[in-house]
Amino acid sequence: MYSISEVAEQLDIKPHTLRYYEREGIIEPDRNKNGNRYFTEAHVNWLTFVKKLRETQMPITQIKEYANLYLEGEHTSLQRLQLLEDHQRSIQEQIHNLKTTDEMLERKISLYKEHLRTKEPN
Amino acid sequence: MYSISEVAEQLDIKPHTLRYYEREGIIEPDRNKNGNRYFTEAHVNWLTFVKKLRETQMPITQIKEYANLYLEGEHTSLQRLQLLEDHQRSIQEQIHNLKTTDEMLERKISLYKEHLRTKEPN
DNA sequence: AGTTGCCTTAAAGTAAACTTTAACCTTTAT
DNA sequence: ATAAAGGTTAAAGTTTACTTTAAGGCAACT
Repeated sequence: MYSISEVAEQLDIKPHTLRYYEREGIIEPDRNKNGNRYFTEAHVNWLTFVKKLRETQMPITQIKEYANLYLEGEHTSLQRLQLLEDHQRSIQEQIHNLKTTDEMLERKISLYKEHLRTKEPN
Repeated sequence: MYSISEVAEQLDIKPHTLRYYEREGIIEPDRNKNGNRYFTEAHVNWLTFVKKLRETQMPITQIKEYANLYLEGEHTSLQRLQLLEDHQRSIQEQIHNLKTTDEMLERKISLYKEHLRTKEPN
């Protein structure tokens, strides 16, 4: 069981952001008698996954959708699978796009280097 | 020479966005006698490049920096090269990050599929 | 008892990159 | 000459994902 600040430090997410995620319905931590949030290992695993999804541009709304499906139980696994597959496709598009621009930059950089080699140096 | 709406259509960027880019100092189109913007082939090439940079997450401020260096002339080519190299590094990091998550998703997707195969179908 | 530190909530603020609105002017077609 | 199409500007609004502020509660050390 981890306190909000422990989880925040572990995952490098601010406590406020974790509360925001709760408001958004992305996570529902347990509470102790004082009303303080407590996170289990499972919560931390889920948040780690969420972080990965965010880092790869999945919008909060979609993450929430996935979370809701999970809470609805077993019978939503097909929909969850489809959500993940959609996101995987988005990731692969992103990779493709980045690679294309990487190549373009590579060419442009070569030209700059060539130019700097042949011009009189400063 | 293209009007703002022609360029907008060609590049799939709204006219307003082009004006916004101008305010930000990213582009300086020519003007005709009526004050209307006119874009040359060179302008379009530059905007195409800008679009690629934006699509790969280069912030407007950095693009502006590159544009300013270009306008300052020849003697800034080393700095421009460095800007491009920095961005290339950022792109490669993004690719790496995306690939990692892609693999994680691949594993998770397999588990879901396995699960759906073995459970009684709906 | 007081202060420090961490917690709570609700609500307002921020940053980036546009996007929309409002008010107006020109040119072209009818 | 009048309306439609498309241009102009400045300024306000939007979206997403937080982040900060305000106002306060609780517990533990000194």
